[in-house]
Amino acid sequence: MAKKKVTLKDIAKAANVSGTTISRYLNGKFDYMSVETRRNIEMVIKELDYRPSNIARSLKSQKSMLLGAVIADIENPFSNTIIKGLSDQANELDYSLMIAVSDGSIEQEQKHIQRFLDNQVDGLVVNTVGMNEDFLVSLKSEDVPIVLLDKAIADKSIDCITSNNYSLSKELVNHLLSEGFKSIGYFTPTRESNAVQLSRFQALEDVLETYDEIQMHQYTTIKEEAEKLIEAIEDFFQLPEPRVLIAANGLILMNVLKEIEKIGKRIGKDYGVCGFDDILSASIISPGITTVAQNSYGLGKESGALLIKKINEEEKDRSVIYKELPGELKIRQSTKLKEW
Amino acid sequence: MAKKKVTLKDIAKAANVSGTTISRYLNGKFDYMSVETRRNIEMVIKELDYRPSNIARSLKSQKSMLLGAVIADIENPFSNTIIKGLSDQANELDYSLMIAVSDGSIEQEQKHIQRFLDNQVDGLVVNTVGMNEDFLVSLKSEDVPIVLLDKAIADKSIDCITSNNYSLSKELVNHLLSEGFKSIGYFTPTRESNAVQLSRFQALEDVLETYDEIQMHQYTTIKEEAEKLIEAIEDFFQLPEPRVLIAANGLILMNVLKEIEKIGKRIGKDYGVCGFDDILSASIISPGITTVAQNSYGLGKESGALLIKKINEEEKDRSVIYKELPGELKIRQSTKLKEW
DNA sequence: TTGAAAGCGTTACCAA
DNA sequence: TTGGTAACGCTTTCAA
Repeated sequence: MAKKKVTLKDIAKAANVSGTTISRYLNGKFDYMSVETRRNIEMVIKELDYRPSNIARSLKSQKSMLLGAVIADIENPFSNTIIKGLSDQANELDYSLMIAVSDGSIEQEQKHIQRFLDNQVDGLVVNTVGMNEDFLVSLKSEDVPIVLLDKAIADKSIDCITSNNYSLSKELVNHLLSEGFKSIGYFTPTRESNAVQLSRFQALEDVLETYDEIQMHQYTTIKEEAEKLIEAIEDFFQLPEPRVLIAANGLILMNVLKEIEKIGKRIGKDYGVCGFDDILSASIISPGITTVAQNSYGLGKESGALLIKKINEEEKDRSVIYKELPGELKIRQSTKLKEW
Repeated sequence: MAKKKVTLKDIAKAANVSGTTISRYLNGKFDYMSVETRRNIEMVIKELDYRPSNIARSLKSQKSMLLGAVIADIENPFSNTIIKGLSDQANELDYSLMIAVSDGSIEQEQKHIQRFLDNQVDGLVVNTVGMNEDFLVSLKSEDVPIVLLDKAIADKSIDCITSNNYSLSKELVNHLLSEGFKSIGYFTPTRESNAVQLSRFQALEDVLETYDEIQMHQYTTIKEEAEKLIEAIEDFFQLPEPRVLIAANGLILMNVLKEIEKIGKRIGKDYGVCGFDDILSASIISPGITTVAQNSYGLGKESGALLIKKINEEEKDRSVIYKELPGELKIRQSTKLKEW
């Protein structure tokens, strides 16, 4: 039943040439190969339905054509699109993709990276959960290229593709202020004292510095603790009106809205709301939620591209790349206070 | 800079034993190994920070500890959770996960499966795009276990983990009828003449057979053709009232709602709506969208589990497993005609 | 309790 | 233009 795996040797035998020649054929080195040999090999390979073993190739050549990607939060709708981008890019250049989910855990992140290394991936895309800088930096001594996706590390010593979070965040707050909101509730996930969250929050603070009369409260919640979220929401509704809620990512936005729905508060009446990540539903949920859209497909695609570029680069001592892909503020009804 | 990779040989040398012994240690064969040898090796490995190469192991042992998963539609919110389930299961049993996105294309599906095979994955989870039966069946001659996820093939000759689509769909229609809807618009993606869609549709037809007065229209759309979707929607609003729209999956539900929002028709007034896949936003979008919730995490987890079980099974000639995980009909305001 | 040697399926060097 | 051979890093059989 299980047809025995055809190997290079079988082809060599069947084609009456040496293994070396087959290998040359496989690697497209036709320069010094007679056309008939080439044709012949081509035939035999087709005949026997031969496919070279990547494992053997990798072992010998020390190149696996594998990319490893660690995703911090697969439940975030944002992650789908990132994976799509990564996958498209990998495909385009004939790489295969290994994916692991760290699910917010530093230990998992480390474990998965190690596993990827054990599998000899040619490069690593890490959407880090944060607080893992030392480990990430220590990876430099391995000779695997790394690209951080979305979240940079503080000292920016590793290449990173991210969004222009600071300016976007600033733009968002300015919009909110110009609409006339008097208080802001900022909902963030825990363990997110990372570059992205810091930039976003920093922007808020920088803008608000010149507005003494605006109150801002930060609420830290985790999905495992629904009660804390509810408490936070109750507290938020104590803030002076008109108040607006900012969700630090798409998942939080969804969860917060879900809870608020339950207590019957209405967007455009009791509060304004907006968030980061332009998840599909933001445009559908009535009355339309203002969001900061990141180019998440681009994040995936470009980090893949950069990684592969690094893999194939000669001199490894290039300067560090830190690139911000521009996002877009999508203003919708949920924050248009003046039109309520 | 790039620290040279430490190999088994290095450990052997440093520990003053043979490679064989190291290999024994690595594979936990301590039965006939002196405790001091063991301790010693343990030390040296820690010292040199050695990690065995999976590639070399795989080549020799013909087991890669790799699972390959082909996902049909990564943009469907459903896919996140599936990946999470797969990933959790793989982790639990020390497998690593390769993921490829076929994006609705049969050619891509085939290409990715081939690539996985080239990488010697120990097993395959295929969330097929459909219409690829011959190819999938032909894989039986390779000796790689396969589990289909979500979509079975017609002759059910390959193991499959899916949802109880038929009964769920039936339950849904019965609910709609009992509410008093008179016409139904069924929105499905193209190229989805697959088992899942067939079951769901079949259930509709089976139920409606006894209700002559109910009109049902099927609309086939693809995301690339927005105009067709708009046309379909216009047509839908010509159906007799009260009318209800059924979206065949979460993505379609979102897209349809988005378009309908634009033309100003209101749920609970102009139409009822429901869909398959209980995406998070269904519960948030006011007034709450009735959905058929699949256990998508379970689908991922269980197909991973089944696959690994098959991989490690002795006798390969077991009977085919076809398992339906129960989903749940989540009735929300969007179809509660009587309460409008 | 340990080791030598062959081999997994390739690639690359050197020779012919 | 082609082939022999060693090597990649590990496992396994057989022997000691």
